[in-house]
Amino acid sequence: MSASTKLSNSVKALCFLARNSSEPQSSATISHHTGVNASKLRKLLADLAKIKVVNTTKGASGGYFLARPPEKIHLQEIYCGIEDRKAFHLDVTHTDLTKSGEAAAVNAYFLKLFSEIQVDIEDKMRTLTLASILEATASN
Amino acid sequence: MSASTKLSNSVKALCFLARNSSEPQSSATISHHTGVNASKLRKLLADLAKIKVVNTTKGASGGYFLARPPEKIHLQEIYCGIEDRKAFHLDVTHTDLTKSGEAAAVNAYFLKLFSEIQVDIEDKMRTLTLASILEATASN
DNA sequence: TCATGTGTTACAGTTAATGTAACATATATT
DNA sequence: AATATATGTTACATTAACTGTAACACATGA
Repeated sequence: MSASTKLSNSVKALCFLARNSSEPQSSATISHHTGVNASKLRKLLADLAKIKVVNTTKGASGGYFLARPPEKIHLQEIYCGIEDRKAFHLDVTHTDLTKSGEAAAVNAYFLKLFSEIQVDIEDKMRTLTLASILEATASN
Repeated sequence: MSASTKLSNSVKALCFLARNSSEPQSSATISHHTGVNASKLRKLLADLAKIKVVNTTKGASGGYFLARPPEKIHLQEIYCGIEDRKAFHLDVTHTDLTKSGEAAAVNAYFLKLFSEIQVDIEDKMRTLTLASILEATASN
């Protein structure tokens, strides 16, 4: 999954959990309601459990549930929790250093620019909570 | 090529043209100095010729040269010129609309967010000129 | 006329993404 | 204690995307 797909799939699951918080929800149930593959959901939610965004209980009638109210869950921490390799695929060709230093200098320039963009994106995500997403996507 | 790779490769070529502006430079020559494949360079530079960032002359002793001084070439127009499918790979899963409207609402939310991010990125690129990149990557 | 260079297409080889299945581990429930 | 249920993780086959290179028609300066 691309970073953006993982993020939106995670949020779909978290929105479902927020709207069905009376009891733990299994990956099968979440999959049925969101359309996201149950195995992928388990991977995403396992990552989110590590950073205490959700809690899990195993066994019968177990499943996933939010560890905090939606107001205290930020998009940025979701993104950082599920994304290991980091960065929005802003790569630069791996120039062999036998070439002139000009190409290498341009590579360095863009790596710096792209990391600045990355910071900007995360700053923007830090201003968005699960609660605000719930409100923006409310159907009624 | 990913969007970011195309961008950095384009800038490598444009920097070379800016620093060797006495005569048209062939894709073979640019390739030799930048390490970027000549065929890919021709594709990139053909796109940049369409938006009048470079000019080309065919035939013997022909090649590519900047159509404007580096001060008047912006990173944003380079990016828009070479990128057809647009967007930094910020995709959202193509949910089948038979599912509940919640997943679709989250998709719509992220498409909007990602397009906002796209605008932010382009705004940042609009402030950067080829001249500023030449200065930042100068080796002497 | 001919060598040179662009613009474009095609293609094989490689890499990455995708969806699914499988299973060990853990734990409520009966 | 036994069992059904659920997570966490790994593996895999299929598909899609990327990569580098080659090839060639078209154009043009020498």
